[in-house]
Amino acid sequence: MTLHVENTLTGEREPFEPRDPEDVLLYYCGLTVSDPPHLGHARSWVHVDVMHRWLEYLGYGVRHVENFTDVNEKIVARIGEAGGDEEAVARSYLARTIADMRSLNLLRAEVYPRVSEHVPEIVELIETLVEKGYAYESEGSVYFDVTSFEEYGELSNQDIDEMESQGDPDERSEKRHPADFALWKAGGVDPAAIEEHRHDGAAPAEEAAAGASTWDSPWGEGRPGWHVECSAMSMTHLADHIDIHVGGRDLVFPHHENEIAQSEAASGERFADYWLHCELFEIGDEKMSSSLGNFVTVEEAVSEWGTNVLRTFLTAGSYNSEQLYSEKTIAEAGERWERMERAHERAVNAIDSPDAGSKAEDGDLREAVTDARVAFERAMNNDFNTREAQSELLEIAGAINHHLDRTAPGAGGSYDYRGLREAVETLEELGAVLGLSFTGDTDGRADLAGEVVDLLLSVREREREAGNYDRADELREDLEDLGVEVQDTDSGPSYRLQ
RNA sequence: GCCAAGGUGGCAGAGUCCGGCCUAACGCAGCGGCCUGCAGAGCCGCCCAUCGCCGGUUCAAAUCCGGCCCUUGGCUCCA
Repeated sequence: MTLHVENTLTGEREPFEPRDPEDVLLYYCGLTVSDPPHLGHARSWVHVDVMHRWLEYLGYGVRHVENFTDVNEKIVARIGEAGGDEEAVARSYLARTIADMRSLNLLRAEVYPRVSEHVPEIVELIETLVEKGYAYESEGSVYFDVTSFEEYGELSNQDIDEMESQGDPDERSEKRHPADFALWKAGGVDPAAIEEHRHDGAAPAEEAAAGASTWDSPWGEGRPGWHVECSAMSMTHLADHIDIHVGGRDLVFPHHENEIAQSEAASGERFADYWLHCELFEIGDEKMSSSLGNFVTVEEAVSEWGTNVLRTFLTAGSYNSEQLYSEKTIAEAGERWERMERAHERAVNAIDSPDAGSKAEDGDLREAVTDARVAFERAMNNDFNTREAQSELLEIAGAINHHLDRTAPGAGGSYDYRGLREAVETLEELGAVLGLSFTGDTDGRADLAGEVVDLLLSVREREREAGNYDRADELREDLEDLGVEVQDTDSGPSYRLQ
């Protein structure tokens, strides 16, 4: 069973055949650092991260590059709010973005290139396009001539004559064809262009525009267009021809279409073999997006739900299906995560119990674990079906619980320690593919706080033995208020930190 | 208008590529029972789906083909 992916370019699910298995080249269109990242960004990040992890699970070597757009009118519009010029604003949001990414337990990409550091490469790419006749200069700006590139529209199946024109009205008069797009924009930033993105409290548009960065170029002073950056950075850090290009569904047209045009026109090679697109969050009846302002920031979400719950939630649908965001759907993900986590903890406790070492075997348990791994692999190979993969983790949890309940100690049964160990290891290993961590933040036993909780529990046990249930319940409730969830089990009380 | 993706139980969400182990997964919610001093967690069982509509192909269709209705996204900054 090999990995199959849904390729936007062909519209079909195809077997994944990288050019070099040791060196799978993966580029992800990152975000513009002009706002705090929101859950929608997190959803894409997490799915790309899972793709990366799954490719490694399959034995591929992965080179993962993800850019940041730090030159953009929206950033300029924040001047006065988060910094004195474009560079400072971008730096401050960038720092925040990196921190958010860390909090989501994402594997690090090989490099996170920024536009501001790649202007020479961008200029060079544009020069090549001009030389080859795919681009033309007009009033100090440079535009890509879409009619010169035969395959234009192949990704999104658009016909350039049917399209509405791109760019603002001033720009249109400089262009030969309304669908031509800017590679280089003459001069600085037009105050009018940032007005629509301005927040209250930001510097006045005129003043902000003065803080925009500009660079010298063969066509005079100006700024790079939006689409070229990804071509230039992907080609610089990976290769002219890469394996996988991932991005949000909303970028298919025009951004990815334009990337293909620029890159392939310049290099004469196929730019990317597999185009994968992450679908968006639906909130109420519309998509979640920076521009609509209907988002939850990553920072808020992580602090409210925690990384594991969030990742369980974000992988609760396929990357290429829309997903509903609501308090309820996220709470359900929380229930699923807790079910996995509790089963994991129960199993670990059983393995560590004093009478460990019996030779008992539970065929059902062992079979359930092996079956789950097979099904998990099948699900992931089927275009990264994370929801189905997740359900296999829950199957393991169910098998653990079933086994533990059937073979309660003292009731004549004995645990299948080896089977349990396998269940635990499988849960941890496959969970890691989804970026879930069972061994992180719930174990408070080793430190002083843990010892104090143990002490309180033993006090409560004495009260229970003496029949003082009121006092025992009071202790349990007080602990609960502190976030310590107490559970009485056959083998004594146990607790979890919430 | 043009392009794309969808419409599956109370919710959420797989399955559709390659028709039959789908009388439709996993989870949540609901209902019984077990366990428990109680609670929680857990276990066992149950309830809820003629898979948008109509027609076709087939021994067999949620899955393939045709038509229709509806929703969302893109065509302007957006993961």
